[in-house]
Amino acid sequence: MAHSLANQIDRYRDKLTEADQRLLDVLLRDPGQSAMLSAAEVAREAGVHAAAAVRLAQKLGYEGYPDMRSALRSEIVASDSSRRIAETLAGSEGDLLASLIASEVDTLLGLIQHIDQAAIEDAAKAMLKARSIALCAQGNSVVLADLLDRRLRRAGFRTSLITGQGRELAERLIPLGRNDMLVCFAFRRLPREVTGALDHARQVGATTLVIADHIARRLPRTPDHVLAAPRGRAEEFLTLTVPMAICNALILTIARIDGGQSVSTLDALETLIKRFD
Amino acid sequence: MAHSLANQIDRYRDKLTEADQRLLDVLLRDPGQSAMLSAAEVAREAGVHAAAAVRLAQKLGYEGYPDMRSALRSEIVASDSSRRIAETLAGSEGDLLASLIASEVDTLLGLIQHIDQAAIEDAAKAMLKARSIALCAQGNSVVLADLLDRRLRRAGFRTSLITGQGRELAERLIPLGRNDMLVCFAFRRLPREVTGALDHARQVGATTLVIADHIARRLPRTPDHVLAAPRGRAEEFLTLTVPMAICNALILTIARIDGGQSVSTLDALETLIKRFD
DNA sequence: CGATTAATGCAATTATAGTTGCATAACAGG
DNA sequence: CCTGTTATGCAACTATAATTGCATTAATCG
Repeated sequence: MAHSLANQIDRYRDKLTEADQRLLDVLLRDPGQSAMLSAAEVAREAGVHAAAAVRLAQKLGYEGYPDMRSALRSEIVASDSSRRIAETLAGSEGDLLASLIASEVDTLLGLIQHIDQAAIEDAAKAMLKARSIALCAQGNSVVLADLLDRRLRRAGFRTSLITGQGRELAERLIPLGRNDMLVCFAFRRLPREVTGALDHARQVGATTLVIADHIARRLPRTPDHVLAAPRGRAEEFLTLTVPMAICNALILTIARIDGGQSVSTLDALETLIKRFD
Repeated sequence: MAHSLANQIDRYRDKLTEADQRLLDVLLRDPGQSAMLSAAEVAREAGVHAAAAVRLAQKLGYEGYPDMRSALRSEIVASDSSRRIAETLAGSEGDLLASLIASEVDTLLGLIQHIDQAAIEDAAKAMLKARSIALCAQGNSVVLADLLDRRLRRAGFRTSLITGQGRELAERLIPLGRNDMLVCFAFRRLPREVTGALDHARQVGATTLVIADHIARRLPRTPDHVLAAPRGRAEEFLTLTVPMAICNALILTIARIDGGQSVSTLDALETLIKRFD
């Protein structure tokens, strides 16, 4: 911290010239933006010559302009949005819950940029049209498939949850036909099971939907519907929050489209449960 | 928007090579950071040659790498976190995804006021002490129990997932003893299975942890550890986002407390998976 | 298998960004 | 009003980044 940009500026404050001030105005007004610009670009915005930017950097103790800029950059990383929320929430270092919440919130807010309601509606309509829905998942994403399976059943859909591998999976895929739908989940890696199932679905003429993270870009052929959004930065602990939100939005959208159809199924379920009690 | 980077990628999706995808993984995983880097730096992170980065930019219709990078930069401005919150909350009329996200974010931020890191740490320590951990869940919360089960196993814990009812459940509870731990999930309703299991655990001297929503107030006797937080307003569609965040925080805290113990178990898992491949 | 094509890395080249010596302009103190 | 000092811009120069031709490798198809 002793060498943060702000500190360096304070040290040399009284030795700063007119040009220096104008440059710092630009740099500090929006560090996020100016950390991306070249010396010449910042200088132009400040209305001074590029040389002034270089001399400012040297005056502040950096080796040159690129050196000062990377100092700026690392400070931006340290105060980027998720961490900023974390600090606001907690104030205390090492509060894992607060950091986790901050990062989840940040990623959830980012979701809106990657998926739009129209795509969800398309997928929902396709599901409503399907005779039955097969859910195919491996590893951790089985959890999600299970969730979607429960919610769909409760809404009156005919579903089957397929989580096996190899022969097991192949056998369960057999019933899939022209009017059915296959929903696949893929996170981080693209399991052979998923690509295989998708190929099969295409062959028999079933509709396909893939729910995924950034791995969706690696899909060999485009499925009929893709709902994909990143789950956070690479270094972070990756959770299922974002894909779960996608599934929930899907359910809500189905409920709205079919206007009460699935709600009345819910009532039927309540009655059924009471009978068993 | 017609020429956003994401759009360009979709247009050329099937023409993307291995190197292209590795580069895009780096670029899209953390655009804020990579928008500051040179072609060579991004290429190094992606493990490809700088030339590949230049060619990708040209393939996507940009004049060259700097051109693509500035496209990336202008998109970053538009997705700054404070702006996103505003947009998400504002334009959510009829947009179910946006409203859902807004409500999830709101509830997640509220979580911090209901649970503090200290309570999570207490629970984590108890789990580390336990000989084995039984996870007891009914209905939808089975999904969560499954998630926690997977993560705990991966961290080297001995767990058992108990989701049955009546006799089935009773039989599975038999092994529970003095040094074991029982984790119960309860949302919205307080199933007889949960109260029964908790009573049994108390009787045999096992430690108990309950993960719940507002229903925690209705617990007949206080378990050793309670991690509870509301999942949103009553009228809303209630999701598992908040309890999932609690589970994830629990896992992260365990990982920190046992300092690498569970990480090395993860390594062992990777080796095991490869052997089966 | 061999032939053909596409993909990739290397290295040379070109373009751009960063730096610095020098001349000029602005200003303060004599 | 002159002189010395400092700040600034210009332009030449150096360093770094971007680009591209070419050779090699990997993959595809007959």
